[in-house]
Amino acid sequence: MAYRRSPLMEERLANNRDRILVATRKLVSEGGFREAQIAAVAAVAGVSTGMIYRYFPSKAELFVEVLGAAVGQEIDILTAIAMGSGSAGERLGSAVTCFVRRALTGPNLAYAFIAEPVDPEVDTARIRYRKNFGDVFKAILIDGIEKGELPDQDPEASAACIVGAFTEALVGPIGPTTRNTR
Amino acid sequence: MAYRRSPLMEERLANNRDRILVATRKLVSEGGFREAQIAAVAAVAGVSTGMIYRYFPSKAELFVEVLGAAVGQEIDILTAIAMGSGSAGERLGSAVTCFVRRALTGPNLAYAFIAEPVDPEVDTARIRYRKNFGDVFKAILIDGIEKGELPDQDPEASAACIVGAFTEALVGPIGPTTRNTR
DNA sequence: CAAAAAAATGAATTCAAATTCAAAAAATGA
DNA sequence: TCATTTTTTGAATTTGAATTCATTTTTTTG
Repeated sequence: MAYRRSPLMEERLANNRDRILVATRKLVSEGGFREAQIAAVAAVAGVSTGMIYRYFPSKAELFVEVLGAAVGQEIDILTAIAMGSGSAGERLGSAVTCFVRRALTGPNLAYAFIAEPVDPEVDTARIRYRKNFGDVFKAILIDGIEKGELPDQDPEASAACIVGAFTEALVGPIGPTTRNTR
Repeated sequence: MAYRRSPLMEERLANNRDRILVATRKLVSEGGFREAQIAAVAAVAGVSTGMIYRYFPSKAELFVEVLGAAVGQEIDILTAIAMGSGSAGERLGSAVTCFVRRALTGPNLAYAFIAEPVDPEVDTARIRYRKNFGDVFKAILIDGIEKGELPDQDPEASAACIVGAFTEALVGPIGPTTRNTR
């Protein structure tokens, strides 16, 4: 017995993992998934390419985790608004405004979220995440319908429409033509 | 002088080109751009891979042409509705209904149109085409605003929202999870 | 039919990235 | 400090598909 992982080492490992995630997020936010190649991620994170596979089984899973974390953060913010006070209409407005404002500030999440990822695995995750956004709006809609504030409607479809609407309206300002497409 | 392209040959060449386009459209409609690999397109079209490069400089340009043709067809249909009779509201409704119905019938265009193509070149084209759809709606909106049928608004943004809304609502029914993702 | 030109073929090449892995460096505890 | 184990490295390998091109087939016309 001549080696046992020390707390110090433990921390370094966690740090590495985190650096990789941060580097990936940075690259994705700057140039989309396309630019976040393993070699590039490694360079930005200041580790070797091999390192990345110590922490993530594949590039796809790394992407899914990055996307999930970013989405989770936004969902939290929107959920707070959804559960806040005000009429359903007001909350819908606040949520959309908030999302759009954040997307325009740092187009990182927004673009990754809107664009189809290059990988089927990420693809599936992305649609799931879009649906999560829809669920926040759906909750507000259901609430509004119950209270008679909003006309009766299919909340699932309406939620999808809301997400699609601001998403599309954002493509102009944040989409690929606006940025360096290689 | 021992060879000059005969009308028969001329026709055969045009046929080849067309077969390649049709094969590509078929593959894209079945499995997205991902499945439309040169080898697959060649197989379906019944030609060799080399043939394809006789007619198209690159895969990207082939894709752009296929997408453009499909979009053009839809745009024509929508434009007819937009310029037809009825109130702005009615025409908006008809156009959306028509698009969605067609998308659900043959998810080919719809999916290719919604999903981000794998290639920057196609990417740019796709955003342009989305904008073309938006322009049809924009025309109806402007008309409606002028006639006082619709409240004053930014027709550009509203058009984008309309396209985004039904696009997103369609992702559920026609998106990647619903189909064979490899 | 034969020679010349064009068209078509598909195996070989190229290319761009992801992934692996043998070797080197660092950490641990006696 | 040293032997052992883990971590890290990054060059080499693998992979998967686009693209090319020497060769074969087809067409055309004298």
